[in-house]
Amino acid sequence: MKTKGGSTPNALLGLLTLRPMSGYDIRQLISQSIGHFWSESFGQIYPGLKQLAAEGLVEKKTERNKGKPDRHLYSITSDGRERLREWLKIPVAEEVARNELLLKLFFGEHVSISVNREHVTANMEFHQRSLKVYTATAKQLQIDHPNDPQLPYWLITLNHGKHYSGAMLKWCKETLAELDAIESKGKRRR
Amino acid sequence: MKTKGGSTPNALLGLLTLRPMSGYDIRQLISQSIGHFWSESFGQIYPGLKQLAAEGLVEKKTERNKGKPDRHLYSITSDGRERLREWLKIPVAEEVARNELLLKLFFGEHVSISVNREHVTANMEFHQRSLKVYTATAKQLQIDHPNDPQLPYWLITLNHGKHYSGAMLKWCKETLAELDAIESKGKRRR
DNA sequence: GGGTGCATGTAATGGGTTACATGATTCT
DNA sequence: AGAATCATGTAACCCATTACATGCACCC
Repeated sequence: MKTKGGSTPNALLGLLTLRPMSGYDIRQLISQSIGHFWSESFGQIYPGLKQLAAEGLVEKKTERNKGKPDRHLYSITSDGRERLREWLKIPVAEEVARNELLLKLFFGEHVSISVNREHVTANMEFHQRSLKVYTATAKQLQIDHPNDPQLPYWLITLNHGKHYSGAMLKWCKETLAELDAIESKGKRRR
Repeated sequence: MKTKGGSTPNALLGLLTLRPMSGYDIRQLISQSIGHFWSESFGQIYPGLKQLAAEGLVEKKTERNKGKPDRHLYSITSDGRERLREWLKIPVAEEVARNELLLKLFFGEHVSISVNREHVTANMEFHQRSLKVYTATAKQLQIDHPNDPQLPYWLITLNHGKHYSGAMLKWCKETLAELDAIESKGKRRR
Protein backbone atom coordinates (compact mmCIF):
# COMPACT_ATOMS: atom_id res chain seq x y z
CA MET A 1 0.00 0.00 0.00
CA LYS A 2 1.23 3.45 -0.90
CA THR A 3 0.52 6.62 1.00
CA LYS A 4 -2.22 8.76 -0.44
CA GLY A 5 -4.36 10.59 2.01
CA GLY A 6 -3.52 11.31 5.54
CA SER A 7 -0.25 13.10 5.05
CA THR A 8 -1.59 16.19 6.78
CA PRO A 9 -2.53 14.60 10.12
CA ASN A 10 0.76 12.71 10.09
CA ALA A 11 2.69 15.89 9.44
CA LEU A 12 0.94 17.36 12.49
CA LEU A 13 1.86 14.32 14.58
CA GLY A 14 5.44 14.58 13.44
CA LEU A 15 5.71 18.22 14.38
CA LEU A 16 4.17 17.54 17.77
CA THR A 17 7.01 15.11 18.54
CA LEU A 18 9.27 18.16 18.69
CA ARG A 19 7.26 19.72 21.50
CA PRO A 20 3.65 20.37 22.54
CA MET A 21 2.22 23.13 20.43
CA SER A 22 -0.90 25.05 19.53
CA GLY A 23 -2.26 25.22 16.01
CA TYR A 24 -0.83 28.68 15.75
CA ASP A 25 2.60 27.50 16.88
CA ILE A 26 2.54 24.75 14.30
CA ARG A 27 1.92 27.19 11.52
CA GLN A 28 4.87 29.29 12.72
CA LEU A 29 7.15 26.32 13.07
CA ILE A 30 6.40 24.97 9.62
CA SER A 31 7.88 28.00 7.94
CA GLN A 32 11.09 27.54 9.91
CA SER A 33 11.45 23.80 9.43
CA ILE A 34 9.60 21.92 6.72
CA GLY A 35 8.44 25.06 4.94
CA HIS A 36 10.59 24.39 1.89
CA PHE A 37 8.72 21.25 1.02
CA TRP A 38 5.53 21.35 3.00
CA SER A 39 2.72 23.75 3.79
CA GLU A 40 -0.38 23.63 5.92
CA SER A 41 -3.07 26.26 6.22
CA PHE A 42 -5.16 26.99 9.31
CA GLY A 43 -8.12 25.52 7.51
CA GLN A 44 -6.27 22.20 7.67
CA ILE A 45 -4.45 22.52 10.97
CA TYR A 46 -7.30 23.32 13.33
CA PRO A 47 -9.76 20.69 12.10
CA GLY A 48 -6.83 18.27 11.83
CA LEU A 49 -5.87 18.69 15.47
CA LYS A 50 -9.48 18.31 16.50
CA GLN A 51 -9.69 15.05 14.61
CA LEU A 52 -6.43 13.74 16.06
CA ALA A 53 -7.68 14.56 19.54
CA ALA A 54 -10.91 12.66 18.89
CA GLU A 55 -8.82 9.63 17.90
CA GLY A 56 -6.71 9.91 21.03
CA LEU A 57 -3.52 10.50 19.06
CA VAL A 58 -2.96 13.89 20.67
CA GLU A 59 -3.99 15.42 23.98
CA LYS A 60 -5.37 18.91 24.37
CA LYS A 61 -4.66 21.22 27.26
CA THR A 62 -6.11 24.69 27.39
CA GLU A 63 -3.85 27.42 28.64
CA ARG A 64 -5.79 30.42 29.84
CA ASN A 65 -4.21 33.84 29.46
CA LYS A 66 -5.49 37.21 30.63
CA GLY A 67 -5.89 39.61 27.79
CA LYS A 68 -4.68 37.22 25.13
CA PRO A 69 -6.96 34.50 23.81
CA ASP A 70 -6.70 30.98 25.16
CA ARG A 71 -4.02 28.73 23.75
CA HIS A 72 -4.93 25.14 23.00
CA LEU A 73 -1.78 23.15 23.51
CA TYR A 74 -1.64 19.74 21.88
CA SER A 75 0.84 17.03 22.81
CA ILE A 76 1.31 13.72 21.08
CA THR A 77 0.28 10.54 22.91
CA SER A 78 2.02 7.19 22.70
CA ASP A 79 -0.77 6.05 20.37
CA GLY A 80 0.04 9.05 18.24
CA ARG A 81 3.72 8.11 18.13
CA GLU A 82 2.81 4.61 17.09
CA ARG A 83 0.54 5.93 14.34
CA LEU A 84 3.29 8.21 13.10
CA ARG A 85 5.81 5.36 13.00
CA GLU A 86 3.39 3.22 11.01
CA TRP A 87 2.88 5.98 8.50
CA LEU A 88 6.61 6.61 8.17
CA LYS A 89 7.05 3.01 7.06
CA ILE A 90 4.61 3.24 4.17
CA PRO A 91 6.37 3.72 0.81
CA VAL A 92 6.00 7.13 -0.74
CA ALA A 93 3.76 7.34 -3.78
CA GLU A 94 5.67 9.09 -6.53
CA GLU A 95 3.16 11.22 -8.32
CA VAL A 96 3.74 13.74 -11.07
CA ALA A 97 4.27 17.12 -9.53
CA ARG A 98 2.54 19.65 -11.72
CA ASN A 99 4.97 22.29 -12.88
CA GLU A 100 3.35 25.32 -14.39
CA LEU A 101 6.63 26.88 -15.43
CA LEU A 102 7.41 23.88 -17.60
CA LEU A 103 3.91 23.86 -18.99
CA LYS A 104 4.29 27.46 -20.10
CA LEU A 105 7.72 26.85 -21.56
CA PHE A 106 6.45 23.80 -23.42
CA PHE A 107 4.10 26.12 -25.29
CA GLY A 108 6.70 28.88 -25.34
CA GLU A 109 6.81 29.15 -29.11
CA HIS A 110 3.42 30.88 -29.05
CA VAL A 111 4.77 33.95 -27.31
CA SER A 112 7.85 36.13 -27.65
CA ILE A 113 11.24 35.01 -26.44
CA SER A 114 11.29 37.77 -23.84
CA VAL A 115 8.18 36.36 -22.16
CA ASN A 116 9.88 33.02 -21.77
CA ARG A 117 13.06 34.67 -20.66
CA GLU A 118 11.22 36.45 -17.88
CA HIS A 119 9.67 33.24 -16.59
CA VAL A 120 13.08 31.61 -16.45
CA THR A 121 14.75 34.61 -14.87
CA ALA A 122 12.15 34.77 -12.12
CA ASN A 123 12.71 31.11 -11.44
CA MET A 124 16.45 31.59 -11.38
CA GLU A 125 16.20 34.35 -8.83
CA PHE A 126 13.92 32.21 -6.72
CA HIS A 127 16.46 29.41 -6.60
CA GLN A 128 19.32 31.80 -5.91
CA ARG A 129 17.45 33.03 -2.88
CA SER A 130 16.53 29.50 -1.85
CA LEU A 131 20.13 28.33 -2.02
CA LYS A 132 21.20 31.04 0.38
CA VAL A 133 18.43 30.12 2.79
CA TYR A 134 19.35 26.44 2.72
CA THR A 135 22.99 27.14 3.43
CA ALA A 136 22.21 29.60 6.21
CA THR A 137 19.65 27.28 7.79
CA ALA A 138 22.02 24.32 7.78
CA LYS A 139 24.64 26.40 9.55
CA GLN A 140 22.17 27.66 12.12
CA LEU A 141 20.79 24.20 12.82
CA GLN A 142 24.26 22.87 13.55
CA ILE A 143 24.77 25.67 16.03
CA ASP A 144 21.37 25.36 17.71
CA HIS A 145 21.06 21.57 17.88
CA PRO A 146 24.61 20.19 17.68
CA ASN A 147 23.86 16.89 19.42
CA ASP A 148 20.25 16.35 18.48
CA PRO A 149 19.83 12.85 17.01
CA GLN A 150 17.35 14.33 14.54
CA LEU A 151 19.87 16.79 13.14
CA PRO A 152 21.23 14.46 10.43
CA TYR A 153 17.71 13.98 9.07
CA TRP A 154 17.02 17.68 9.02
CA LEU A 155 20.27 18.25 7.18
CA ILE A 156 19.31 15.59 4.66
CA THR A 157 16.22 17.56 3.70
CA LEU A 158 18.24 20.76 3.46
CA ASN A 159 20.79 18.99 1.29
CA HIS A 160 17.94 18.01 -0.99
CA GLY A 161 17.10 21.66 -1.37
CA LYS A 162 20.69 22.52 -2.17
CA HIS A 163 20.94 19.90 -4.88
CA TYR A 164 17.57 20.82 -6.26
CA SER A 165 18.11 24.56 -6.41
CA GLY A 166 21.65 24.09 -7.66
CA ALA A 167 20.41 21.96 -10.53
CA MET A 168 17.64 24.41 -11.29
CA LEU A 169 20.12 27.28 -11.46
CA LYS A 170 22.18 25.38 -13.98
CA TRP A 171 19.12 24.56 -16.02
CA CYS A 172 17.97 28.18 -15.95
CA LYS A 173 21.33 29.33 -17.28
CA GLU A 174 21.31 26.75 -20.04
CA THR A 175 17.75 27.67 -20.87
CA LEU A 176 18.52 31.37 -21.10
CA ALA A 177 21.40 30.53 -23.44
CA GLU A 178 19.09 28.36 -25.50
CA LEU A 179 16.51 31.14 -25.71
CA ASP A 180 19.25 33.45 -27.01
CA ALA A 181 20.12 30.82 -29.59
CA ILE A 182 16.50 30.53 -30.70
CA GLU A 183 16.35 34.29 -31.05
CA SER A 184 19.47 34.61 -33.17
CA LYS A 185 18.40 31.70 -35.32
CA GLY A 186 15.11 33.49 -35.96
CA LYS A 187 16.95 36.67 -36.95
CA ARG A 188 19.28 34.85 -39.30
CA ARG A 189 16.37 33.36 -41.18
CA ARG A 190 14.65 36.69 -41.62
CA MET B 1 -1.39 39.09 -11.23
CA LYS B 2 -0.03 35.61 -10.84
CA THR B 3 -1.55 32.50 -12.29
CA LYS B 4 -3.58 30.45 -9.90
CA GLY B 5 -6.61 28.80 -11.33
CA GLY B 6 -7.20 28.06 -14.91
CA SER B 7 -4.05 26.11 -15.67
CA THR B 8 -6.11 23.13 -16.74
CA PRO B 9 -8.17 24.79 -19.49
CA ASN B 10 -5.03 26.51 -20.72
CA ALA B 11 -3.15 23.24 -20.83
CA LEU B 12 -5.99 21.91 -22.97
CA LEU B 13 -5.79 24.91 -25.29
CA GLY B 14 -2.06 24.46 -25.58
CA LEU B 15 -2.34 20.83 -26.52
CA LEU B 16 -5.01 21.61 -29.09
CA THR B 17 -2.57 23.91 -30.89
CA LEU B 18 -0.69 20.76 -31.86
CA ARG B 19 -3.67 19.33 -33.71
CA PRO B 20 -7.44 18.88 -33.30
CA MET B 21 -8.13 16.15 -30.78
CA SER B 22 -10.77 14.38 -28.74
CA GLY B 23 -10.68 14.23 -24.98
CA TYR B 24 -9.44 10.70 -25.25
CA ASP B 25 -6.65 11.73 -27.60
CA ILE B 26 -5.57 14.46 -25.21
CA ARG B 27 -5.22 12.00 -22.38
CA GLN B 28 -3.06 9.78 -24.57
CA LEU B 29 -0.92 12.64 -25.80
CA ILE B 30 -0.24 13.98 -22.34
CA SER B 31 1.62 10.87 -21.32
CA GLN B 32 3.85 11.21 -24.37
CA SER B 33 4.55 14.91 -24.08
CA ILE B 34 3.97 16.85 -20.88
CA GLY B 35 3.43 13.75 -18.78
CA HIS B 36 6.60 14.29 -16.78
CA PHE B 37 5.37 17.50 -15.28
CA TRP B 38 1.65 17.59 -15.90
CA SER B 39 -1.36 15.33 -15.56
CA GLU B 40 -5.02 15.63 -16.36
CA SER B 41 -7.77 13.14 -15.62
CA PHE B 42 -10.90 12.54 -17.67
CA GLY B 43 -12.87 14.14 -14.89
CA GLN B 44 -11.06 17.38 -15.77
CA ILE B 45 -10.66 17.00 -19.50
CA TYR B 46 -14.23 16.36 -20.60
CA PRO B 47 -15.90 19.10 -18.55
CA GLY B 48 -12.97 21.36 -19.44
CA LEU B 49 -13.49 20.93 -23.16
CA LYS B 50 -17.20 21.51 -22.75
CA GLN B 51 -16.52 24.76 -20.95
CA LEU B 52 -13.99 25.91 -23.54
CA ALA B 53 -16.50 25.19 -26.29
CA ALA B 54 -19.14 27.24 -24.47
CA GLU B 55 -16.70 30.16 -24.37
CA GLY B 56 -15.93 29.83 -28.06
CA LEU B 57 -12.28 29.04 -27.44
CA VAL B 58 -12.54 25.65 -29.12
CA GLU B 59 -14.80 24.21 -31.78
CA LYS B 60 -16.40 20.81 -31.59
CA LYS B 61 -16.95 18.51 -34.53
CA THR B 62 -18.53 15.12 -34.09
CA GLU B 63 -17.03 12.30 -36.08
CA ARG B 64 -19.46 9.42 -36.43
CA ASN B 65 -18.06 5.91 -36.66
CA LYS B 66 -19.87 2.66 -37.23
CA GLY B 67 -19.30 0.24 -34.44
CA LYS B 68 -17.04 2.49 -32.48
CA PRO B 69 -18.48 5.31 -30.39
CA ASP B 70 -18.57 8.85 -31.76
CA ARG B 71 -15.44 10.94 -31.46
CA HIS B 72 -15.79 14.55 -30.45
CA LEU B 73 -12.96 16.39 -32.12
CA TYR B 74 -12.05 19.76 -30.70
CA SER B 75 -9.97 22.34 -32.49
CA ILE B 76 -8.72 25.62 -31.10
CA THR B 77 -10.21 28.86 -32.43
CA SER B 78 -8.35 32.12 -32.93
CA ASP B 79 -9.99 33.37 -29.73
CA GLY B 80 -8.59 30.30 -28.04
CA ARG B 81 -5.11 31.06 -29.33
CA GLU B 82 -5.38 34.59 -28.04
CA ARG B 83 -6.50 33.36 -24.64
CA LEU B 84 -3.59 30.93 -24.50
CA ARG B 85 -1.10 33.65 -25.40
CA GLU B 86 -2.48 35.89 -22.66
CA TRP B 87 -2.13 33.12 -20.12
CA LEU B 88 1.42 32.31 -21.22
CA LYS B 89 2.41 35.88 -20.40
CA ILE B 90 1.23 35.73 -16.79
CA PRO B 91 4.11 35.15 -14.35
CA VAL B 92 4.21 31.74 -12.76
CA ALA B 93 3.31 31.61 -9.08
CA GLU B 94 6.05 29.76 -7.25
CA GLU B 95 4.31 27.70 -4.63
CA VAL B 96 5.79 25.14 -2.29
CA ALA B 97 5.54 21.74 -3.88
CA ARG B 98 4.66 19.27 -1.18
CA ASN B 99 7.21 16.52 -0.99
CA GLU B 100 6.15 13.56 1.05
CA LEU B 101 9.51 11.83 0.79
CA LEU B 102 11.20 14.77 2.47
CA LEU B 103 8.48 14.95 5.08
CA LYS B 104 9.10 11.33 5.99
CA LEU B 105 12.86 11.77 6.04
CA PHE B 106 12.53 14.84 8.21
CA PHE B 107 10.94 12.62 10.84
CA GLY B 108 13.23 9.74 9.94
CA GLU B 109 14.74 9.44 13.39
CA HIS B 110 11.52 7.87 14.64
CA VAL B 111 11.96 4.75 12.54
CA SER B 112 14.82 2.43 11.71
CA ILE B 113 17.55 3.39 9.29
CA SER B 114 16.47 0.66 6.89
CA VAL B 115 13.03 2.22 6.50
CA ASN B 116 14.62 5.50 5.47
CA ARG B 117 17.06 3.71 3.25
CA GLU B 118 14.22 2.05 1.40
CA HIS B 119 12.44 5.33 0.76
CA VAL B 120 15.61 6.80 -0.68
CA THR B 121 16.42 3.73 -2.75
CA ALA B 122 12.95 3.73 -4.30
CA ASN B 123 13.38 7.37 -5.18
CA MET B 124 16.79 6.71 -6.66
CA GLU B 125 15.44 3.99 -8.89
CA PHE B 126 12.64 6.25 -9.99
CA HIS B 127 15.07 8.93 -11.10
CA GLN B 128 17.34 6.42 -12.80
CA ARG B 129 14.38 5.30 -14.89
CA SER B 130 13.31 8.88 -15.52
CA LEU B 131 16.75 9.89 -16.74
CA LYS B 132 16.68 7.15 -19.33
CA VAL B 133 13.25 8.22 -20.51
CA TYR B 134 14.30 11.86 -20.83
CA THR B 135 17.35 11.00 -22.87
CA ALA B 136 15.47 8.61 -25.13
CA THR B 137 12.59 11.04 -25.63
CA ALA B 138 14.93 13.88 -26.55
CA LYS B 139 16.59 11.71 -29.17
CA GLN B 140 13.26 10.59 -30.58
CA LEU B 141 11.88 14.12 -30.75
CA GLN B 142 14.88 15.30 -32.73
CA ILE B 143 14.28 12.50 -35.20
CA ASP B 144 10.52 12.97 -35.47
CA HIS B 145 10.36 16.78 -35.55
CA PRO B 146 13.78 17.99 -36.73
CA ASN B 147 12.58 21.32 -38.09
CA ASP B 148 9.63 22.03 -35.85
CA PRO B 149 9.96 25.52 -34.37
CA GLN B 150 8.53 24.15 -31.12
CA LEU B 151 11.28 21.56 -30.76
CA PRO B 152 13.66 23.81 -28.78
CA TYR B 153 10.96 24.42 -26.20
CA TRP B 154 10.17 20.77 -25.86
CA LEU B 155 13.85 20.03 -25.38
CA ILE B 156 14.04 22.70 -22.72
CA THR B 157 11.45 20.87 -20.63
CA LEU B 158 13.27 17.58 -21.13
CA ASN B 159 16.53 19.21 -20.12
CA HIS B 160 14.80 20.30 -16.95
CA GLY B 161 14.00 16.69 -16.24
CA LYS B 162 17.59 15.65 -16.86
CA HIS B 163 18.98 18.23 -14.48
CA TYR B 164 16.36 17.47 -11.91
CA SER B 165 16.73 13.70 -11.94
CA GLY B 166 20.51 13.99 -12.15
CA ALA B 167 20.56 16.15 -9.04
CA MET B 168 18.18 13.83 -7.25
CA LEU B 169 20.40 10.85 -8.02
CA LYS B 170 23.36 12.62 -6.49
CA TRP B 171 21.35 13.55 -3.44
CA CYS B 172 20.10 9.99 -3.05
CA LYS B 173 23.66 8.68 -3.09
CA GLU B 174 24.81 11.23 -0.56
CA THR B 175 21.80 10.47 1.59
CA LEU B 176 22.43 6.74 1.54
CA ALA B 177 26.01 7.42 2.59
CA GLU B 178 24.77 9.68 5.35
CA LEU B 179 22.34 7.01 6.57
CA ASP B 180 25.25 4.58 6.74
CA ALA B 181 27.15 7.14 8.76
CA ILE B 182 24.26 7.58 11.17
CA GLU B 183 24.07 3.84 11.59
CA SER B 184 27.73 3.34 12.35
CA LYS B 185 27.72 6.27 14.74
CA GLY B 186 24.84 4.62 16.61
CA LYS B 187 26.76 1.37 16.82
CA ARG B 188 29.87 3.05 18.09
CA ARG B 189 27.98 4.64 20.93
CA ARG B 190 26.41 1.38 22.03
C1' DG C 1 -16.09 -16.01 -21.74
C1' DG C 2 -13.16 -12.43 -20.29
C1' DG C 3 -9.80 -8.93 -20.62
C1' DT C 4 -8.29 -4.89 -23.14
C1' DG C 5 -8.83 -0.84 -25.94
C1' DC C 6 -11.82 2.65 -27.74
C1' DA C 7 -14.73 6.45 -26.27
C1' DT C 8 -17.72 9.52 -23.58
C1' DG C 9 -19.33 11.47 -19.72
C1' DT C 10 -21.22 12.28 -14.57
C1' DA C 11 -21.18 11.94 -9.54
C1' DA C 12 -19.09 11.29 -5.33
C1' DT C 13 -15.45 12.31 -2.63
C1' DG C 14 -11.35 14.25 -0.91
C1' DG C 15 -8.02 17.60 -0.09
C1' DG C 16 -6.73 22.10 0.18
C1' DT C 17 -6.67 27.35 0.19
C1' DT C 18 -8.97 31.69 1.08
C1' DA C 19 -12.10 34.46 3.14
C1' DC C 20 -14.71 35.46 6.93
C1' DA C 21 -15.56 36.37 11.88
C1' DT C 22 -13.82 37.90 16.40
C1' DG C 23 -11.13 40.55 19.58
C1' DA C 24 -7.33 42.11 22.66
C1' DT C 25 -2.50 43.96 22.84
C1' DT C 26 1.53 46.09 21.33
C1' DC C 27 4.27 48.61 18.31
C1' DT C 28 4.95 52.63 15.14
C1' DA D 1 -4.76 56.30 14.56
C1' DG D 2 -3.64 52.27 12.42
C1' DA D 3 -1.07 48.24 11.48
C1' DA D 4 0.79 43.97 13.09
C1' DT D 5 0.85 40.06 16.12
C1' DC D 6 -1.48 36.79 18.86
C1' DA D 7 -5.05 33.23 18.55
C1' DT D 8 -8.96 30.33 17.23
C1' DG D 9 -12.08 28.49 14.38
C1' DT D 10 -15.81 27.90 10.40
C1' DA D 11 -17.66 28.22 5.80
C1' DA D 12 -17.34 28.72 1.06
C1' DC D 13 -15.12 27.46 -2.68
C1' DC D 14 -11.91 25.35 -6.01
C1' DC D 15 -9.61 21.86 -8.03
C1' DA D 16 -8.63 17.21 -8.85
C1' DT D 17 -8.88 12.16 -8.65
C1' DT D 18 -11.63 7.99 -8.51
C1' DA D 19 -15.47 5.44 -9.17
C1' DC D 20 -19.35 4.68 -11.64
C1' DA D 21 -22.14 3.99 -15.91
C1' DT D 22 -22.40 2.58 -20.77
C1' DG D 23 -21.32 -0.16 -24.77
C1' DC D 24 -19.06 -2.06 -28.93
C1' DA D 25 -15.06 -4.57 -31.06
C1' DC D 26 -11.25 -7.40 -31.03
C1' DC D 27 -8.19 -10.85 -29.38
C1' DC D 28 -6.95 -14.95 -26.61
